[in-house]
Amino acid sequence: MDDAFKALDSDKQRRILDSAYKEFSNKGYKQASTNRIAKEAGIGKGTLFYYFTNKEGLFHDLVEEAFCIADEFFLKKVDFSETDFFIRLRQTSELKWAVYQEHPHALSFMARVFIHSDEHNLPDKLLLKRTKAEHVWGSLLTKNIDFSKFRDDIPQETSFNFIRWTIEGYRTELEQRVKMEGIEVFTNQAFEPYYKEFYSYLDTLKKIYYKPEYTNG
Amino acid sequence: MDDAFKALDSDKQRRILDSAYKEFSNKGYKQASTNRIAKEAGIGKGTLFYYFTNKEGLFHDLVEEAFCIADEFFLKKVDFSETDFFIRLRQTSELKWAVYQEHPHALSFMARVFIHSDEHNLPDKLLLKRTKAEHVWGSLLTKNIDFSKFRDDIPQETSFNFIRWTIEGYRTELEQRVKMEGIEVFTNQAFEPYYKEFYSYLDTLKKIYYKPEYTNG
DNA sequence: TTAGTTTTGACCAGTGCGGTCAACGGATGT
DNA sequence: ACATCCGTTGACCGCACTGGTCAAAACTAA
Repeated sequence: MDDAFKALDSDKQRRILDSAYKEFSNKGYKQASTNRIAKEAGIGKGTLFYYFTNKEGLFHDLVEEAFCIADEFFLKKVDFSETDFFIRLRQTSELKWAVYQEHPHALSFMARVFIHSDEHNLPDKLLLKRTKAEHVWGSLLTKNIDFSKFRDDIPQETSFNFIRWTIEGYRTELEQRVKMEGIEVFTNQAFEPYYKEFYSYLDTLKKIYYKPEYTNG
Repeated sequence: MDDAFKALDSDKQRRILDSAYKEFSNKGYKQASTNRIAKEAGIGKGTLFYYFTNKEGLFHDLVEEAFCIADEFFLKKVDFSETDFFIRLRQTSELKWAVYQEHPHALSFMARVFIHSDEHNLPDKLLLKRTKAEHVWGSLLTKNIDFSKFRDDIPQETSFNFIRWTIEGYRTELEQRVKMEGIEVFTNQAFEPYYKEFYSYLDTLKKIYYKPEYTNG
């Protein structure tokens, strides 16, 4: 990331970074094309290499920024003093949604870096970051959670996994639905019906996996 | 698929077809490489094009065979007279597993053809097949099922979706776990512990989503 | 006008693709 | 021994696209 780049209008910066996030998270490191990134960002190919040293450098800078975004706008805002699982789940979902609205591809970019880390040899420094982040993200829904509210006749770990998988399946299906409807930009308003559905699902899950005495609380 | 191909030892046929299934389902149509298919199958590149007219023809033949396999070894064997949801789920899972053992990549190839059908323009004839198949596969867990056994305080459709998503999430996680352990070939024996876990999960799901009076039956 | 900076796309070498084909080797019949 | 045939091969072709370069053009400011 050249100094020249930082001196740009922040609009142009975002256009370029978002284009790159999108390309990398859709295609992976190797299949991502700097040509497409430049075209999508609406700049010449030469300009891209004027701002960034090369493809690898661009990727590196993206990782840096993505970690910053995740830290600043997500991780730091999670309220770990809340011990109720479903409130925590709801809060983290809302935070993720907020991040998504401002940086639509940064989080999925991070996820891709984590999952397919083998396809791009991360330098050791980033590997450390990755391991650390994996731990933090893994504890989002477990740290300081009061699992005693979960019903006794199912192992807590099983309940936890079932909920995780249900939510993830719902998220995937919702992604499909949204892609079908061809909605591109999400205002808070356009997303309201989806949120209603999501909250209703959360209530159902609570009814299923919490002890009866916690269900109507 | 040339006549010459059909005249080969069935071992060689399988080696080639399986290699192609694997490549297409891992990489998709466009990214799949005939070079790699030939190399993995242990034959020269020229030989591949001696048996099949071209890449598209090979793909077409694979689709044909995959549909046949799915019909013959899976769909025809499903017992639709069984009305219990979890017995049906268990039966279809076991059938899929049996198919997987003989044709490890045929089913995932089919899934990929369905999901990413846009990335390869299917001819109309196949599109029809696809639509038909989509309907049949979609009804695997619904046709002639006695949904009255599901608990009343949760909409049946919600219960159904939650179970689907849970199973799918478990399947994905299991795939990851297996990939990590580096297991390549699965004997029935090597898979036994996984099956035990799976069945225990099914029981748990039954306890959750069935009315209490059906839980211990 | 001039000097300096930003931006561009034609261009380069390299890679991998789908597909071809002259040549090779082994079996068979004479 | 020779000729014929057929399954098989990998070097080879044209092509598409890649990451990266650079002289020239466009723009800005003095």
